[in-house]
Amino acid sequence: MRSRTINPKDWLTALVESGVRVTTVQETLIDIFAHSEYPLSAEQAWNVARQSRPKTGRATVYRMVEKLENLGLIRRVHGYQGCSHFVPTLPELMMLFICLSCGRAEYLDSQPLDDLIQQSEHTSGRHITDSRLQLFGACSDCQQKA
Amino acid sequence: MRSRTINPKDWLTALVESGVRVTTVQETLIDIFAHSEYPLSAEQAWNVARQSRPKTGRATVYRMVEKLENLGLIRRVHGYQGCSHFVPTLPELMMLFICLSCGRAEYLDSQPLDDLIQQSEHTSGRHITDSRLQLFGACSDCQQKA
DNA sequence: CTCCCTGCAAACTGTTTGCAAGTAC
DNA sequence: GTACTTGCAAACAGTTTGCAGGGAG
Repeated sequence: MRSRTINPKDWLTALVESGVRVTTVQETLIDIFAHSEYPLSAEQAWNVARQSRPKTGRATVYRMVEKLENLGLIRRVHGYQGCSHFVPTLPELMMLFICLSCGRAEYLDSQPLDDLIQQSEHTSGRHITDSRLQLFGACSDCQQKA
Repeated sequence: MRSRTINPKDWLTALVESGVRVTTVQETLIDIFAHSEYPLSAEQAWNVARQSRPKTGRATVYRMVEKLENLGLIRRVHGYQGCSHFVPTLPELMMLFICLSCGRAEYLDSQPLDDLIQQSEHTSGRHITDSRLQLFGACSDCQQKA
């Protein structure tokens, strides 16, 4: 596992380049997603946002989440009960581990998986354009406590 | 890829063993899920069910889907837009490929992935209890047409 | 100054729940 | 006959939409 290196400023840059206006809501939300250790739903992000910015509208958060997802800055987490939570996308990684005990998301090196997929493409005639692997279980911390 | 070998009778047996009563709705729904090539949502299954059994209630279908999922007979598919579709579970397989062009689900041998996961457990101290890998792209049929 | 973004409220969709009637056992 | 299942309708939660006012460029 590698450590997360999210730079909120890069996200703002990406937003600007996509042609949207930069506002305080956006900065708030980007900060929230970029710094959360846990996958967040739009609803949860809204609750967090209102702590520092009480008048934040719910719809605004949903709209922003959609925008961030379309730009590929955040990514949907497919958990046991639904898939409305998001984590920041790390450009070079894509394997995700979710601890069922503490809920934290960890990021794993995806290279072995990439190799596996590439191999499968060769033998099957399929063309793979996207993949998502998620692992569930107990992280090393929770594992020790148990 | 291996071919699918779902036996609706096994599902009925599993249901009986779980202590529920066998009714016609159940038989209808099991048939629908066991024979569909495509991932189905509860809503879709309901629509199909009403073709042969018009008075089928929507809630009944949702309840049955939940039951089948809890018994592990069907499994949630985590697609691009939401994860409310289900496919039959094949006992020995778990890798799923969804063709973005025709929507069909194909089942892949998961052994290489199992090995990968086991290796990762050893080196990380994590304990993995469940995994889901889904691949998206074009199946060999759609690939040729393009 | 113009147009995009925001907040609010209402609408909508997919899903769940409560209950009376029906049906398997 | 008893108790689980069903169908219906209402409730519910998460999400989307329409619109008037506000703020960025």
